[in-house]
Amino acid sequence: MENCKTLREVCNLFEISRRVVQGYEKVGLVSASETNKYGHLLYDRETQERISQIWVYKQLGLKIKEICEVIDAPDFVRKKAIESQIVRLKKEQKQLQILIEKVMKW
Amino acid sequence: MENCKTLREVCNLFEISRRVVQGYEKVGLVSASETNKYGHLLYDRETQERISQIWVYKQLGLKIKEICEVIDAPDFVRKKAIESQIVRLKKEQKQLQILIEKVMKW
DNA sequence: TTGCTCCTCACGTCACGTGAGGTGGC
DNA sequence: TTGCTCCTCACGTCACGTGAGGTGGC
Repeated sequence: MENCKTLREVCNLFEISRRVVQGYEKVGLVSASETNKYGHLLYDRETQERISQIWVYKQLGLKIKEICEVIDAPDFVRKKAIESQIVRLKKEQKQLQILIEKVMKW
Repeated sequence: MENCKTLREVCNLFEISRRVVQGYEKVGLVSASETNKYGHLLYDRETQERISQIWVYKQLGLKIKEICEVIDAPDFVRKKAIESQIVRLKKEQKQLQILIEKVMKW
């Protein structure tokens, strides 16, 4: 209870928009742990941690559906997903680098 | 005429989808130079070149609207747009690298 | 009552993906 | 007629963005 934050506070903390969290809620990735007497959504420490983790996955380029599939999976599954995603990112970076070099010659 | 290609041929050449080119046409970025006797869309060399250029801009992360604004602008404007985009990309890469390193410690 | 913050819809956006339904030469 | 390719819509998708309309304490 003491560690609970409102939606706004969570958004400020992680620098994400209200709508992003709302999106997570819609697909069932997270849900407010409770509401205060004014009906404001509250998120406990655990949920805050979960939100920031989902956000990191998203930044790595995983799709919401993919995150749904791995977020509650065993550790080794999550690690595997992250590793293969990083491999994909590296490939993309290489492609992009090639393109940049090409464009530089224009 | 001799150098003209059909939509399918252009798509195969640049490895893009039919819908991508259609999207470019919708916003007026390109248009088929003519159609053959069967009504099939044809693109001449110049248009093919334009399509591949738009695609490169897109790969660099420019939005369709932004491409519309610079594609027919003078050389120095286009170069500036590309350079500032590359700067943006570098920043994103750094951010991503930081995130990857963070995730690696999990 | 005014001002402020928060809530829950729900349409809008972006760049296509993915058929549907129709045409035309072989 | 069958099979194939091409065409033009047009709804679907993804992950939010951006209000609209309403609530509640001060």
